[in-house]
Amino acid sequence: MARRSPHPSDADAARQRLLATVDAVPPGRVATYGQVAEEAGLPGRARLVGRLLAGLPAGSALPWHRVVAAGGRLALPPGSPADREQRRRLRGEGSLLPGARRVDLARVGWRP
DNA sequence: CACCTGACAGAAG
DNA sequence: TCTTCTGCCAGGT
Repeated sequence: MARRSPHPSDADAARQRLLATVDAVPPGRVATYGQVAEEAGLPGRARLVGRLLAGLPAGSALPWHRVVAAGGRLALPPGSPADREQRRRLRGEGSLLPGARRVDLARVGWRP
């Protein structure tokens, strides 16, 4: 029930804005967790973005694979199913070179 | 309520 | 460029 935080709806609205921001990252481009949080009006909540994406349902239509850690590093556990899927998709969009563990933000970084 | 953990980030060595 | 440490925030135990 109603516990913690000013209003429960605030956190919910925040999640909605974060989801919308991730959804706004175009194919062939990638954004960092911190960037997504900032664009959504939640500066400093990079970890919240990670939490949100970690809880996405399996068949989500959200382009979660276009969200990476600072400096373009891939944050998912190397070799994990999610990591392989992310690399596969990024490779498909020409954002990641085969075998690479990070994307070139100078080249494919999202500039909203 | 204290303590731990994590799909983070930035600074320092 | 990589590793370690510190700061942060939300959830879980």
